[in-house]
Amino acid sequence: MAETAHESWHEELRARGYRVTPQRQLVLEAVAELVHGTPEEICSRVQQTARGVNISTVYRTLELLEKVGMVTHTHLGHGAPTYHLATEADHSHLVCRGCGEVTEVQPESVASLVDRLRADLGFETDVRHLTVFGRCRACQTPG
Amino acid sequence: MAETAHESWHEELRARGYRVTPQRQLVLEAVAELVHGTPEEICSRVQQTARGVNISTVYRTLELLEKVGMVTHTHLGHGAPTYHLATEADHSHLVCRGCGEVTEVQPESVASLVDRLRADLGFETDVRHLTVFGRCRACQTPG
DNA sequence: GTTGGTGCAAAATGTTTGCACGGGG
DNA sequence: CCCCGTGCAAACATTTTGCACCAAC
Repeated sequence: MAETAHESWHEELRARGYRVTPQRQLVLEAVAELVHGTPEEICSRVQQTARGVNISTVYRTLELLEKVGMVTHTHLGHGAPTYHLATEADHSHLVCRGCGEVTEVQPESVASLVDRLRADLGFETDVRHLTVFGRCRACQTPG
Repeated sequence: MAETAHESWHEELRARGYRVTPQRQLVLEAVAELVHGTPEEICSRVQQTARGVNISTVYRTLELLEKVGMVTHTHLGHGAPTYHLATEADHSHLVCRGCGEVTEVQPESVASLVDRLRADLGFETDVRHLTVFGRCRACQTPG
């Protein structure tokens, strides 16, 4: 985790006229490590390394990183959204109302929906943002 | 609209040990009339008839009506959820990120997804809560 | 008459904004 | 050295909660 790799995203930001700052690096690392982190959680994570970082900076940074296509978000429940690295493989989410469990499903599971909406309506689905609520097998109300 | 019908839902509530109050009637009527109302909008609507009704009563009432299965909610955007009558026909929603348009789609459009999740995972989808984000035909970025 | 429901105000939660300072380029 | 990005505090938006009073039954 948090390897320097090539830091090619530095150029990505610079090319768009944005600056590379320690806060932005830390937020991006936290998004990667938490996998499904809320802004609050990301902020806490970042503050383990750099205490001074403010929650409003986290919000502004997430907005920026999403704008340049480095992260995405979805809504897994009632409250705060959760953030992903955009480089993670595409997937959608299932959320069980019974036990609260969150399951990642591969694009093939939702491909029929995506195809149908594209064919019928010309609608291009954002599968990364797609969250399906319902009840998992274990939580079916019997009878 | 707001016909008295048989008010059979009165018994529905009573049978569960809840009371029938003017506020609950008004909130239910407002949900029906607004079709996609947020709690705030529902409250405003209710207050056109009865000024004193408080927003917290609206929240508590919506929670109750949802618990007894008379209304459902979904999330059409960033902010507040929107409420429907449960007696309305099942449908899901598409939200276009380009123009913001909200489209209702019939269950058949999402049936393949529902079937797939049930067959593969035993997951029972709540189609009424399902909202798909993406871009409508008119808002595809060309090229 | 009981007890659940309501109005009100305050707190809790989640997010945005204005502003002055400091660091990145 | 310029000006974008940050910290901070306050505003904002949405939802929840504590409590005394009132109304449904």
